[in-house]
Amino acid sequence: MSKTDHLRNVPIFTDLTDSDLTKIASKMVPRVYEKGQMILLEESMGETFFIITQGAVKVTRLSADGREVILAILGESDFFGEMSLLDGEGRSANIVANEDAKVLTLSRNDFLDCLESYPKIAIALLEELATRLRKSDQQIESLSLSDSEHRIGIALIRLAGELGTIKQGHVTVKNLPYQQDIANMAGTSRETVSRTLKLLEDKKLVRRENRNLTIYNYDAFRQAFA
Amino acid sequence: MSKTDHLRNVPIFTDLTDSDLTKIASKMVPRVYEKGQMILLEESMGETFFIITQGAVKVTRLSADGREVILAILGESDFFGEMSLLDGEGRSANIVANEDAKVLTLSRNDFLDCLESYPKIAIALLEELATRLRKSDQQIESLSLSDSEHRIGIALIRLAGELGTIKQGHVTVKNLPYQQDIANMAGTSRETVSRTLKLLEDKKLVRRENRNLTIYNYDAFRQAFA
DNA sequence: GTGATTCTGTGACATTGATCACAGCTGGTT
DNA sequence: AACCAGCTGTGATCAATGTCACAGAATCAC
Repeated sequence: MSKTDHLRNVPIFTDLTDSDLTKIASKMVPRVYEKGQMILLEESMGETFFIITQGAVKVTRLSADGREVILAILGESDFFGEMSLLDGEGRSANIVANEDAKVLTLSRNDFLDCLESYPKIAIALLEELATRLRKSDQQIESLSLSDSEHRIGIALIRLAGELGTIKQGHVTVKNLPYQQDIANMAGTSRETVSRTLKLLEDKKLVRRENRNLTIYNYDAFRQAFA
Repeated sequence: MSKTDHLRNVPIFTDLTDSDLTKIASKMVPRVYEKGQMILLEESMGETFFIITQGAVKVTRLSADGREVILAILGESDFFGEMSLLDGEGRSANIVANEDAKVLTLSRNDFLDCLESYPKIAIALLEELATRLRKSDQQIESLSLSDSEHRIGIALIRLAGELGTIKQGHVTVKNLPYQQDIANMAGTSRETVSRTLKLLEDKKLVRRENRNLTIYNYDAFRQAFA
């Protein structure tokens, strides 16, 4: 699979011509990370834009006392690093490889050049940020109003959307993240995740096998929790 | 005060020349809202971009059972309505006038034309969305990790940043929103806000007089809660 | 000014879910 | 196969805080 094939799937690049895409691809540098490796550190100044070509990463913030909040899990053809390039502030989150991961990187200058040269990229990026803001707003709502069962349900929906594969209305997430990670996504404790997953299984809403989780009726599940 | 004076303070327009600004201003239509009036309704399709020239609005989401989450309070020279213009999804939040308010509006087409014609606007808008995303991330962190006292402290900081005036290191928010609104910003109950405000007052961190709240040492306060 | 309405303060109580403690699994390594 | 580290399941306990109930202030309308 060539570089441009990967880039074609990235939302902000889909509107480009092949030749433009090739130009951009030529400026990108690949990197590889092992599971658990830190990719970006909170507070450091950002100079790089990243596109994931393989694997998954988690976007986190750490409190003073070391507790972790997972803001998002990102998978293939997702990108990150754009925020501090855009507003000049330091990184606002850490990025950690959640599995072995491959990425393509673009330097600050090349990235900003892209925005100026291809207005379509800027507009597509605006769309993407608007979508992320929407998701953040939903998450804020759920953290403010929902009990732990609902918050965990919503975390599962986010995981399914990001890492799952759909088949006949049910979604399977292979290699489900650890309960501690789900807890950090849902703003609850690891123990509560353990109890709640069993509860959802008893209700026949999900099934677990090995490290895979299947949501039986994805639409109904979303209806119930979102 | 002319239209362009107002527009000059809006972050996404600051880089424009006077003549460009005048062109844009000529396309904007003013509207007036009374306190409590609904400006935008969740789920409806967005066709308008708004800039606040006077007053303040609250951005909310409502749960199925009618409870409200306040995502943000916006004041003069803030703008809203851009999200559904950008990604084509329905509105994701309600906007309600929190005081009598005046706004300038721009139609969908004129707004999108602006983005294409003035790349600087698109880039400035990207910056602004990045900033908002950052704030959302902070709020998600605080909702996930903090106790009610801290969440309320953070809500006060957001109010101070949006509606307050600084004087010799202390910030005064005039016309403090009702406790129920603060509770809806902080994801807690009205009673807890009442008790916590008194607690903060006992600790000499804030003072209340009539409907005004003064944060004595704004920097220290932010240090303590953010 | 009187009454009505809305906001705020505060006690009592109930409940969710965090925390602690530890046992049982599982998967990788030698 | 045996071991170890790290993940998961589960009971017991308890504090934070939501909810209810109502009284006291403030504000508004007439």
